[in-house]
Amino acid sequence: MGMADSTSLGSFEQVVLAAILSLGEEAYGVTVHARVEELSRPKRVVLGAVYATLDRLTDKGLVRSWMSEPRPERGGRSRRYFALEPAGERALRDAAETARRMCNLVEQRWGLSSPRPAKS
Amino acid sequence: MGMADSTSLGSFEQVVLAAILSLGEEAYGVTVHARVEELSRPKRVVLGAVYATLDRLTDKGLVRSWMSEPRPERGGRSRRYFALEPAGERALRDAAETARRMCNLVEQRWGLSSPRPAKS
DNA sequence: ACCTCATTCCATACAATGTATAGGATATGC
DNA sequence: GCATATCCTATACATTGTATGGAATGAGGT
Repeated sequence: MGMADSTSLGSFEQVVLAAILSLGEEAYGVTVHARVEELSRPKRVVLGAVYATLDRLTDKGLVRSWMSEPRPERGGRSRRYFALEPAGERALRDAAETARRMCNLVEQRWGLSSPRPAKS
Repeated sequence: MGMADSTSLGSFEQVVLAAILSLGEEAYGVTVHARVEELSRPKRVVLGAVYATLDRLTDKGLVRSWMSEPRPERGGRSRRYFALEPAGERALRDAAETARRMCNLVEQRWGLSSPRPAKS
């Protein structure tokens, strides 16, 4: 009897999935990369890292992708768009649940509401 | 030049650090393991995984540890207690920041079961 | 005493993730 | 067409995540 296996996600995968979700119809390599960097700020992220992860998520059936028509702009070639599969939504929801518990705990311990605790 | 390097954490490492933080004086292998499982529910976690991660976090200077006196109970041997180093607090704070951005995004997109009615 | 059991910690090996680097395709504009 | 802009692919390596199997210490029953 199937306990929904809830594929467990690494932290980077979580962020990538969240980026796709938030981008809706505009999720392709470059925009996903940008959104991931926003979320992870001030850490920088390499584009190749995003594509590699996107591929793995596809292999695991958590996202799907399709190629667009070539675009009419300067260097405008085809884009590969991404969207969440149902399994990806479930996995992301679970991960977010754990993440929420974790940062509630952290914020409760430190009053993290203030932007920057002075450093001494 | 001295951009504090903000050692980046894997998702499991984050949870382990959060567990240590929340346990205060009572953070040793077994209790950390239990707290980690609470946070990651319904996923189970193996004790060895926790020790391995604890060791790596120690090597990176994010936590410190010390042995206790042997205890007087049934198989009561020495415990190895853990606590966060300042670098560990910083890393956890950053990670929690990213995690919070991420799950805000997710919860905003889906009206996720609000774990906190919060105020209002 | 001795043997067993409960509690805790340790070592290691392997799989999965995270990151870097290099390259390649397609279109535009000159 | 040749340079240039945009975007995707391949691959290799470092770091994390997880599983497995032990091993040390002390209490308790018999």
